[in-house]
Amino acid sequence: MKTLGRQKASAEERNELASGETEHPARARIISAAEVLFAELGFDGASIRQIALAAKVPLALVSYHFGSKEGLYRAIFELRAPSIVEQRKTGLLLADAEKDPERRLELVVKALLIPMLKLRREEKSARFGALLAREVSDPKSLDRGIIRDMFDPVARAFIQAMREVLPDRTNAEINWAYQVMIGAMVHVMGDAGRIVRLSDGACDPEDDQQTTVHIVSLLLAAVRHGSKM
Amino acid sequence: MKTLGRQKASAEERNELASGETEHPARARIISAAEVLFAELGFDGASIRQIALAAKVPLALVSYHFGSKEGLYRAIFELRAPSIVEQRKTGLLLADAEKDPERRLELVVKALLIPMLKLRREEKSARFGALLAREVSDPKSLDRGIIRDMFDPVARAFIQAMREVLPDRTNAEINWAYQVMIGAMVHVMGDAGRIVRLSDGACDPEDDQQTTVHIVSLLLAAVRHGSKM
DNA sequence: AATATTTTTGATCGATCGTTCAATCAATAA
DNA sequence: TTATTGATTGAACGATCGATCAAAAATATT
Repeated sequence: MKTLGRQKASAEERNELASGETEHPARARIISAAEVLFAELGFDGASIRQIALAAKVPLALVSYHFGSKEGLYRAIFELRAPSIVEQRKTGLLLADAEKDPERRLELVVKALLIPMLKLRREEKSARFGALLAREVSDPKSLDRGIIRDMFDPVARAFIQAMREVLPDRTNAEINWAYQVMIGAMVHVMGDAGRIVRLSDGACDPEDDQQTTVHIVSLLLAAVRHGSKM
Repeated sequence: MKTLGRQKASAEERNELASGETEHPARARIISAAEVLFAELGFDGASIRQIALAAKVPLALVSYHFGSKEGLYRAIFELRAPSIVEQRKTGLLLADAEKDPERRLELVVKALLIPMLKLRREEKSARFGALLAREVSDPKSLDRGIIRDMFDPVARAFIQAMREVLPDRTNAEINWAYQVMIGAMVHVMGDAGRIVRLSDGACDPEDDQQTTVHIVSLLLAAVRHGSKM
């Protein structure tokens, strides 16, 4: 990192705030606008000028607060990711308390999927799902390391949990099952209209209720009955 | 389309060639270089200058042959997609000939997945899978319409085939099952290292043999046992 | 051989990119 | 009040972008 902007210092000084909600309005507006534009146009496709325009702040203010374009990009994930990770960990704990192996597997799968699938429902971070989907499926994300740093730990926890619930599966089977779940989930989160188009409206990713029911059911069946015969 | 370049005319005149293999070397080198760079950096991330440099042709030659950056992008899909679509259609025909419903469903699933999963094995179009994965998960692809024009027809054929093999499923169930398959497949095709990293080497997407076995098994289980209880 | 056509080349266009800087405004501390 | 710090603003930097042009080279046609 060559330029840190004001992100680190201001983060230390704003720690009196509960969850960064009432933080500096300009900063928040920039992040909010960037979240939408990065999700729709990608990291390279969205320009700082577009973001500044959408946030109604002068161009230079973006570099001032976040140091660089990648600093802004990273700040979005640092704002949104902890909530997702925390919900997943909580879900894993709830699954641990369940003794029946069938129900326990179901709770593990739901703990992985639901915190993400319900993102579309939340007004303020509706596009973070699409942004995260982009980052997961972007080869350049390996350099940035955002996914690795923020999501790999909880991912390994899920894989370990699956190993415990399905002790007769090989390492490869467990991991492939996990990746199938991630792939299906990311596909749904990042979709921008092809699903509803191809299904003639039968599938609507905006309908979290229906989407969650179907996806969980399908992926639970995959994990339960796949790979082992 | 404002600029057509030379793509349309040359395509009409080169129709004496079997499959565009021995076509103009410069044109082919540009497409080949563009395929790699678009896959790694995305449409906006890769520049025409990078592509021309990698193809060892002058910058202006790219615009001459393909008219525009998007023209070049589209030319890649027009070169690679027909082969995939044809293989899928053939696989569907083979499935149609199978009378046992269990085996038939398996053939349908394999017809969808294998033509794509084996892409990594083919030297010349090894990165097309990653490029296609990018296009599928890019919201801007709706404007380009490449997926819609080239892949939607065969996609609908698959959905119809699944409807026939699973007559007791609702429209939504069939379509969600299809999207789960697409999502998992695209995730594997576009992965650039996270799968092997998270699994500590237990999963290797480069190993088509093992990858296909696991993915087909998992997704077949999802389609067979998912959604209906 | 002479002509016409297609392909290649180097140079350059205007536009936009991310970033930087000095000046100004706002808020707080002295 | 004055001094100090942080936040904001407008302007500009060099670099790179996609696209275009006229001239040269290569190829095809007559």
